[in-house]
Amino acid sequence: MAVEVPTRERILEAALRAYGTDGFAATSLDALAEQLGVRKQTILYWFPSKQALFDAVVDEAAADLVEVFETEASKGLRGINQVEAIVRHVFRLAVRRPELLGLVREVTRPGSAAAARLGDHVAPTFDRARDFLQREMDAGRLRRSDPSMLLLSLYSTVVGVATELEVQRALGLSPSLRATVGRRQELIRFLRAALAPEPTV
Amino acid sequence: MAVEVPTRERILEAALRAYGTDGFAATSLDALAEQLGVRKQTILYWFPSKQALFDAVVDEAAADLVEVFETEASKGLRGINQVEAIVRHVFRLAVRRPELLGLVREVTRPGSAAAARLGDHVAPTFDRARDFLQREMDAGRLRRSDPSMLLLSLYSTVVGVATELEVQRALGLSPSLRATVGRRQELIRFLRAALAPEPTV
DNA sequence: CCGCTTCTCTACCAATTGGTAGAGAGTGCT
DNA sequence: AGCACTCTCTACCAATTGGTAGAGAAGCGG
Repeated sequence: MAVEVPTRERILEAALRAYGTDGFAATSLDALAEQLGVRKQTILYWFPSKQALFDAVVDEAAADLVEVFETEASKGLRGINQVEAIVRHVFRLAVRRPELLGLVREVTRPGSAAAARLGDHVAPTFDRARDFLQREMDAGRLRRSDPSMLLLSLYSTVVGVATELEVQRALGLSPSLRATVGRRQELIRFLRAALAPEPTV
Repeated sequence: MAVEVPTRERILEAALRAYGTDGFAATSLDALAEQLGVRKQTILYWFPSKQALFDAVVDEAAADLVEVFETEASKGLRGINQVEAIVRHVFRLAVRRPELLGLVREVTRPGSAAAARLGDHVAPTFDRARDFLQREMDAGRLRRSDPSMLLLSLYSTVVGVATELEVQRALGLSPSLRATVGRRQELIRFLRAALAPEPTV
């Protein structure tokens, strides 16, 4: 009755969660295997080495991320509304699959080889986003600034607010779903204030 | 002639750099010892276990961070100027001691026990910052919003922009010193836009 | 010179790591 | 039936891990 998920996919899913939460080095193949109810050698059958598994996980995560952005970007919203729609979806991602954004953080460690891998995947999407921002600034629908830099600020803010659970706890912000929604709204207000074009004088 | 740095301090310094860059799990005591030109057992003489060393590193990093903030906060600037001064100092930190902010990222992993440790140290500073923001909003020198949430956004943005070197590379932003200064200015513009009080109507 | 403390060393050790070799069970094709 | 292919297993292994035990050098007060 239960639809059986292929072993390979189950491994990828568990690895993504583990690497995104505890980190690559802190997750042993044995631990991963036990968690899956499978022997380590089964993992090594599907993926020739731990590194290969990590690469596959990064590829999968990149595909998921790109899909979210491209889907949302294809709706053709304008100005701040487009930004807001993306932020909403990143938050949804952070709530439903926190390990995905955690993996991004893991990968973007200085000197990480996997960073280049992820970068290759998301570069076209980044470019699209930058072009979008540039266009909207030219059209006067967003405050003018350096699009690359703005993108980096947006990325840092959104991913940070969505994932820095421990920092949030330290700040006395409960990480509940309700509170997260509240934070999202507050962040969107923050971004609106930063991005809204200055009133024409 | 050369002023000899005590072994304990040298260990702490190297460990901070390694843990902040490569992560705790990825740094073995042997690797650390080799890098110091010392045997692993020397490390274990000064710190009873790897975990104890990590705790000490976190304590030291927390003290350094708090000092930067408190020093800067004691100058009594107001409104956005105080925010800008802090941002400048965090960037200086990111350039001079990138491993320090890297360690913060490492520590704020979900479920990390060290997060509580760091949290205890910086909580008073966080509280001071929150009070400051609240006061400045009440005085009309900052746009009104939730101070905790604003603090989280600020933290995420600044630490993210200052540390996400790989993301910057992917975005085509060179991580040179010059470029970093440029990014800092652009970020400050972004924050000014977000935080400046709305013109009284 | 002696004994005490401080510090770094050599010599080990048990557990865990990623990885290899190959047996064997199940399925489907001929 | 027989064969090939797919998949997971048991059995190992060498290297690395964090950690213990204790020797020995160096300095110091008596």
